[in-house]
Amino acid sequence: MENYLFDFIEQYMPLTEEEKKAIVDLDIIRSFKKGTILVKEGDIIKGGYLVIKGCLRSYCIVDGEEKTTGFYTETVPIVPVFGADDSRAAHFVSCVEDSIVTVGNPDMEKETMEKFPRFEKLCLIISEQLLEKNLASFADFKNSTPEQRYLDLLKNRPGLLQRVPQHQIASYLGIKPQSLSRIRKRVAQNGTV
Amino acid sequence: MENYLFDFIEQYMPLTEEEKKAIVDLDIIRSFKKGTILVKEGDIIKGGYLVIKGCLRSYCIVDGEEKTTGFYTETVPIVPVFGADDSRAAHFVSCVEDSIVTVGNPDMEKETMEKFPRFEKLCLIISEQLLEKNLASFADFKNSTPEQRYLDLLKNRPGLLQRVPQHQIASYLGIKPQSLSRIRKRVAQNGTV
DNA sequence: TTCATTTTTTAACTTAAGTGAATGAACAAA
DNA sequence: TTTGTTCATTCACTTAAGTTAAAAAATGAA
Repeated sequence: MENYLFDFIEQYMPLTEEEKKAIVDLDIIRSFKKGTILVKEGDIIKGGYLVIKGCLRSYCIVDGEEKTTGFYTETVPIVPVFGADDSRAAHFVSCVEDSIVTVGNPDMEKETMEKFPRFEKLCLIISEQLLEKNLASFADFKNSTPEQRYLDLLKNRPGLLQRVPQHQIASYLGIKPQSLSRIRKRVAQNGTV
Repeated sequence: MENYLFDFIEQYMPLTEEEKKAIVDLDIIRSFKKGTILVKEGDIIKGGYLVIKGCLRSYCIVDGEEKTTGFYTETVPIVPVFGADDSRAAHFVSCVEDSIVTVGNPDMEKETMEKFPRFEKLCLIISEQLLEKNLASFADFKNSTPEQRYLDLLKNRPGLLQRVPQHQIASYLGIKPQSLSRIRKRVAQNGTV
């Protein structure tokens, strides 16, 4: 099971056997049932999550409505926010499906960082990469219509629509469920897809 | 002049005199004329910028049109993307006004990191904080109308509208200049502001 | 299976952004 | 000063999303 985690990390830097062993010893892999809420808004952040199997969703609640801010799956493996030492979560995170994830923990992370200083560099690279990706997504979002956003999602994350309720996709795209339904109809008719 | 930089860094961690001296020795403060293009899309990233005085703007060009992705001023002091070792810029960066900025440099940064390992931690904290902020902005953007975005910008970055051409603000808000003009008229009439 | 709940679709209507075109204002260069 | 350019505003028209409401379909639990 830890192999998923090794593969992920080794995209950025090779791991020594000693490091791998240390990671296994951390015992950070957990299973959660569909619907489990991993993080509540305002919680002290416990570290990052990495999805090994399943799907997590981050969202916030505005005027009683859930606004989905992200979906995290095997192919989009990394997660919400690492967070400074005592920062608080801005979003909820819940399981869209039964999921297996690695779960961070601040003490453990600190300890590991001290033992393997290379991991700090690793976190920096990952964080910068996430930032860069997010800036790019934001720019794309600004400069496209809801329909284009839907088509992009279909292209870039095929399968997500099969796994996630449509109204959650809609709020992720920044539109109402009715509009998404309309868009799907339009797209189907025009054979744009 | 370096004091701006010290103040910025010391928001995150206190600096020793030795570190301060090392920073001064780096000699990384530069002035640029309004209109100067600091980064072109596709350039190898040279490191971060920090605005001491003036205003930078990041943008990309889609179908011949400039799409503004960010404004960086004294109050929003930090910048585009640090970038992995050989990553390339996704955006242009230019000076909206005559500006004084600190300019990174990869060799220098690497050297400084080695001499002062604490700086790696600093970069990690900054990067995570930027990521967090950006995730929050993105979520807000998704869940608000163009008019609300305009009002938010007016509230959160007063003065920006006086410093930057309106059509650049418009593309930053993800709308056309005509729409921004309409929104301003609407807002002025309804006394929403 | 049945019933209740959630999710998705459809429709009529309202609202606001996009488009294309024209005008006026501000600004810089010759 | 004149000229050309860029920028902001306005208008008429088109397009699509929001809103409200209702119905249909899918899902899950008793």
